[in-house]
Amino acid sequence: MERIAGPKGLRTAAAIRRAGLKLIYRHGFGAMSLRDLASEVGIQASSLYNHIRTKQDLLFDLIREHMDALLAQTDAALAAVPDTATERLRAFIRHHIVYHLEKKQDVFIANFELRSLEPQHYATIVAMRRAYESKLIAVLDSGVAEGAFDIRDTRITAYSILAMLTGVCTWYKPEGRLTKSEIVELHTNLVLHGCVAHCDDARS
Amino acid sequence: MERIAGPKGLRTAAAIRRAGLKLIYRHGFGAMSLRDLASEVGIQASSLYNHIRTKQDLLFDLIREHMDALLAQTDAALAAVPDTATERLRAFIRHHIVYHLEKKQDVFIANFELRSLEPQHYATIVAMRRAYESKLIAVLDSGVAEGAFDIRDTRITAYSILAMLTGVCTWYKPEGRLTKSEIVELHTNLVLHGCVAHCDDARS
DNA sequence: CGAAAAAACTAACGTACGTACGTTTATATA
DNA sequence: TATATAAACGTACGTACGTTAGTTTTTTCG
Repeated sequence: MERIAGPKGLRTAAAIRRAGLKLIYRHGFGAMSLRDLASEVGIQASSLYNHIRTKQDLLFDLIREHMDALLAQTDAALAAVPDTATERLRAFIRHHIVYHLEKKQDVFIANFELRSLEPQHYATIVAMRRAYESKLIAVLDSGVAEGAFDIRDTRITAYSILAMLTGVCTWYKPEGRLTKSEIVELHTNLVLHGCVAHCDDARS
Repeated sequence: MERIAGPKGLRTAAAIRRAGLKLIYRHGFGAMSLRDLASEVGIQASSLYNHIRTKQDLLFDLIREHMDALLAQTDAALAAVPDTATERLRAFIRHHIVYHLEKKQDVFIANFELRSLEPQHYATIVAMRRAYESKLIAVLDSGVAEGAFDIRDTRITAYSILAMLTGVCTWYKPEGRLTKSEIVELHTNLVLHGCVAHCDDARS
């Protein structure tokens, strides 16, 4: 009779992931020692190896699971709105910001610890990033096709939008002045109507 | 007879800084060993200590020098254009992109290795970042004051603009499809006129 | 040139790293 | 209850780390 993992083990495995995110976010992957990680979980360093194959695999799993969730939830968010480019773009912006604010640590690690991945792991994650970017590019392209958007270069524009939205992670504090909804609304306006210019006939 | 640093020493010190930027950019501060660094320079690890006090001080110096240069050159760029908010904003965007593309490594390190700084070093650098952000906020505020810009929240807008512009560093390749001038122009339009919307009367 | 200082070298320090090993404890099913 | 196995433990491995000390070479300058 086979047993995959007992309930205690599942809890520990989850705790390792949570602690890993926290420590990698705080100190960087290279600077996180497995002894620190184990201590955060409350076990010995060697016991980690009942749950992870190597330190490198832990990093890869954390990032891959994050990208899987991001891709799936993005599809869900886009499927839930009317099939017009503007509505889909609004949904994308809303989803991107909300997801990124809720998973600050995951996002940071997935963006800035890629260099710590071994080549084949790196390639896998970069492909998933490309897939995510393509979803936004597709929204922009469809908007151009239906005449709703005027975009010179949808790829670069998509990169810029993503950079702007992801930037929220660097300053957002839950106890801050703005609610998540206000931040979403503010950035939707920045994307749709520009950051600074008067433009009365286009403002919603 | 006192000697501060001979020409050979100056050359080595500069080489250490250059190699440090390269290796920290590539592998992260924690993952860069001083033996790697020395080997890149072509000396022994212990010889580094003729030029740096500690590894931590090297990181701090690299970031501080970068921030000094950024702040000074920003002032120069803003002083060189007519004193209208729109012109100053265009100058800021142009300068920010050009500087960031030329100093990709410095920028990356100054943005993402802050966590590797000891507390008082960290505080010093964060204060310099604040000063930089304040320069853009001041431009936006003056634009609002003179009626040129319509901005609900100049601080958040400044953060968003900076995130968008800095994002260029993540995808720019010198041999790529777009020239730096084209990238500057493209992003100036994104900031001034929005990323997607039709807005005929505001387009330049 | 010769003195002095800068800057390189070799060797070693103590510490901490990721990981492997063999063993023990806890627990879920047959 | 017996058994299989997950999951913890403690110890040790070989390596690499940042840094210091002492010595030798190179460069500068009166």
